[in-house]
Amino acid sequence: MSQDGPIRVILVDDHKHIHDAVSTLLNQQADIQLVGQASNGFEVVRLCDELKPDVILMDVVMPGMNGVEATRQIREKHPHIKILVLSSFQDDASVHEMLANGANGYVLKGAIALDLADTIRTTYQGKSVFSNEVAQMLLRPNRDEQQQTFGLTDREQEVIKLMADGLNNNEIAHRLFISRSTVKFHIANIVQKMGVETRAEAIVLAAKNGLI
Amino acid sequence: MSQDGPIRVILVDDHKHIHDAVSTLLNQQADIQLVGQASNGFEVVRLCDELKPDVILMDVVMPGMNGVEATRQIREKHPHIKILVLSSFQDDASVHEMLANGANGYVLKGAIALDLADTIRTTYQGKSVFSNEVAQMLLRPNRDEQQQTFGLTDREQEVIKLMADGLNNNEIAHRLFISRSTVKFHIANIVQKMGVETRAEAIVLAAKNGLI
DNA sequence: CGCACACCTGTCCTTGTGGATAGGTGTTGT
DNA sequence: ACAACACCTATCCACAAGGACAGGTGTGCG
Repeated sequence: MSQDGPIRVILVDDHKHIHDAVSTLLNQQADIQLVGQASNGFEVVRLCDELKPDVILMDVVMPGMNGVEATRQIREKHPHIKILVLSSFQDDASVHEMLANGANGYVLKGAIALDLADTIRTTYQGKSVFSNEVAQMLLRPNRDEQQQTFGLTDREQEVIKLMADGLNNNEIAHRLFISRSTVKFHIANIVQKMGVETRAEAIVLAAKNGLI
Repeated sequence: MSQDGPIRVILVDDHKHIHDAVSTLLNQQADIQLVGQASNGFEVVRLCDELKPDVILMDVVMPGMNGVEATRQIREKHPHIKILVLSSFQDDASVHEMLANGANGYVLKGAIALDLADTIRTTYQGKSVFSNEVAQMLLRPNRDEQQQTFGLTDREQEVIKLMADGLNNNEIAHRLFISRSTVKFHIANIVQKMGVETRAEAIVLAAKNGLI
């Protein structure tokens, strides 16, 4: 892992200005060498066999084979190559998909100007680097979904929690000091507001959305 | 975010040899300055007010105030200070706890020798850095819990999934080409195996454990 | 005041569920 | 061959839930 020669890097991106910017940045670094460039997944997979890079800077969205599939194939054939994702924007789906397929880091292009070289070195050393926005996303999986209340009123939320505890209508009624009729009324509203057909579905939806 | 002066760093650790090692490493770096050292949480909280560091290298396990509480307090009073956790070992609980309290990165001490300077620079630039072991842990949250099947047989798992879709016993029976009686039999077994009282509770438990 | 809305209650009737009980068939491993 | 286990089926009955009405009360707002 210690550097004998320079860190060999391949850049994969289908935008010329990214190539120019990265070249300029990395050419100033003695310990990092940009050994190849590709503009889609097919090219980089082929280049890996040929150039044996240490680190790949990979875009996600590209014509032909995209970054996800390219990452998967490279990870399979060359497990030692570090793959650092350069994404144009915060794309929830691609973050998880790229990392699940073996990417070692995920930084937003907006941040690369600052110091891409350090990021490459850190990744090369076996650490994972994420732009803070990306790290936040990883640390709070589905924080948005947890806020889903489906427009349920306070009382309705109390009722669905008791439903989830397995109480039947009578038990809920006693617990809340209301009549069985009222409980049924609330449940009917809950089911309707949640857009489901039965109380069972409402419970599952609520559970999946952290409402319970 | 661009460096006018050097990156000002405080080290917090209760082991002298870590202090020595970090000092040695960082003294070689022109752009990083070790401006203070502390050996517990109380000291670093006080030092932060006084020294206004850019980055804190924080141990987790310390006498007196531990790293978690120190991180929380510093994050609250000085939101701009980056906190990089240096952990002696992979401690599942502390990873999540430290990050939840605002740590910006989490690296294992075994890896710092390689290049702590790059890690500090990368963190300073607003990215999150994690040792790969730690990143793996973040990417697979509660893999164990998802394996919870409560000893349900294949058929029982099919049944509970249909229950969760809101199907009643008759519909489940039709869907699985079995009788209503059999469905009731399976549900009774499911409820019993899951250690709950009602089908509603079984559904919630299943939903919470990713069984559905 | 009048409206909206959360909240509460009742009745009637059909259908579904819970629980107990008592079996049968087919596969797998000792 | 026998046991263990998954899987399937049936019957009986009390009770719960669902759906459709048709209301009443209290609070906040324009």
